[in-house]
Amino acid sequence: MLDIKYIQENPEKVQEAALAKGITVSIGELLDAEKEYREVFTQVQSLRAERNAAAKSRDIEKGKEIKGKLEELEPRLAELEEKVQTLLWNIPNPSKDDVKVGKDDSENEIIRKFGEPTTFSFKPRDHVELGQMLDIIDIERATKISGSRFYYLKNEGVLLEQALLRYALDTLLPQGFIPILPPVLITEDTMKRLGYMENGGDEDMFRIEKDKLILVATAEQSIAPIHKDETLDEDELPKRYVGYSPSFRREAGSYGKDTRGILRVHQFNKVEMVSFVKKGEDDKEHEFLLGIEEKFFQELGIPYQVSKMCTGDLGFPAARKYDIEAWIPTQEKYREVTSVSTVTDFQSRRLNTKYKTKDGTEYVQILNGTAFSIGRPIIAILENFQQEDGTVIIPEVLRQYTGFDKISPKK
RNA sequence: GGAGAGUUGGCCGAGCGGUUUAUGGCGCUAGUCUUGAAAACUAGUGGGAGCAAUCCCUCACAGGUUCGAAUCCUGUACUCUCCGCCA
Repeated sequence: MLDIKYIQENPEKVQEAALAKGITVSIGELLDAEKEYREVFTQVQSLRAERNAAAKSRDIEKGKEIKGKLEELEPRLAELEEKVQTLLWNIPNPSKDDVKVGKDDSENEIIRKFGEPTTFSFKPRDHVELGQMLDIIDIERATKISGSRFYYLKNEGVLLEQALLRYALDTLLPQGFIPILPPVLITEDTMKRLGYMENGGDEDMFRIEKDKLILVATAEQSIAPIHKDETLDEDELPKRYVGYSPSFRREAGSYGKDTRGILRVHQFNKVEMVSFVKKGEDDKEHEFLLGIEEKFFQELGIPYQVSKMCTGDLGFPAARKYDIEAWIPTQEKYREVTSVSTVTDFQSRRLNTKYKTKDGTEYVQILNGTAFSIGRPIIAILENFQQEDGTVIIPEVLRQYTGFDKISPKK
């Protein structure tokens, strides 16, 4: 949600920013409705003052007369209020000035690369084949139980996932991140406040119809709203959380894409970072979180590139977003493994999360970024560190957590 | 899932149709006093509009009854207690 005052002062800017994201909004309609709302509000307010005075002096006749007038105006006021809010909530967060205007992911910019694509003296196997040989990934049986795009992770695969989790926590906790295991079911209201229901966003969510709950697509969705309706102390900020949770995605509209393997699945575990910072500090925090993500992949020794999303690929609430894309040898491509966004104060306005300042209160700025969305780093590790016989070497930084330095084929 | 009891300002807690403009206390903030602090005393302490006087909204949320609702009615959410089920 944007500040209505900002929209009144910069209508063209807001309109253009929405268009850059490929979203049509009706600023004119919003401003007209808001103006009429204020007019009706003034009338209603003075009628209420008269009514209160009449009630006080027990002037029953006058009271009845005013009541009739109010009964006409009040529904109109409620209608206008709802209209203003709906229009307001359908305006996406404008991107930051440094974000390139573009239509879709084909116009994203590659801003950095680390390492060189891995080369092999043999024909590398993909993660599906490796997963089977090592007996750590079982897609076939999962399909039998849950349908397509599910998998079992087994044996050393489980330990590898836990190792990534511990490695992330051991890096982040000393930096003050608060570890948290969040609920994975959230209310529709919460999801709406996060800005994921607008613009057809709810198509990608699993819903529990009977109980009107939604399965989170990322831990961000239950961590970012943790301070809903709260006013934090200025010196609590920056406040950083690192959460670990399953993430559920319907992947609607991705039929035929990435059907092989576990790159795109309906459920995966993810270690996620969420930061709450003071106004004006989100740019710095954005670079900080990206730096952490890069350090992880550098220490793992996985070649990657950093991609900066153009406006068309940003999504509704984000103002800027960077993805890290890891090299996947058998696809001969870089594929997304992390994503870090600033949503500025867009969500905190909807969530009513503020902090105290000397002069009053301000909305906090919220950022979220992936530490590890576990399936994908495992793919990257398996494929990049495989040997000719199918053995996979475990990156050095993870060995103290896995307790083994390689995974060998079972037969 | 069944039965019952609740939800009032940062917190505790009155109020049960019209002197409630939400009693009182605690906490917090400022002032007085003090060398400083404590104590005591005084004032302020939900949101919005306005330079201001002032006005409107606000007693979980949403409707309704009434000239008038924190107070009566209906629905929803949440909390607690007991029973059932259960990792």
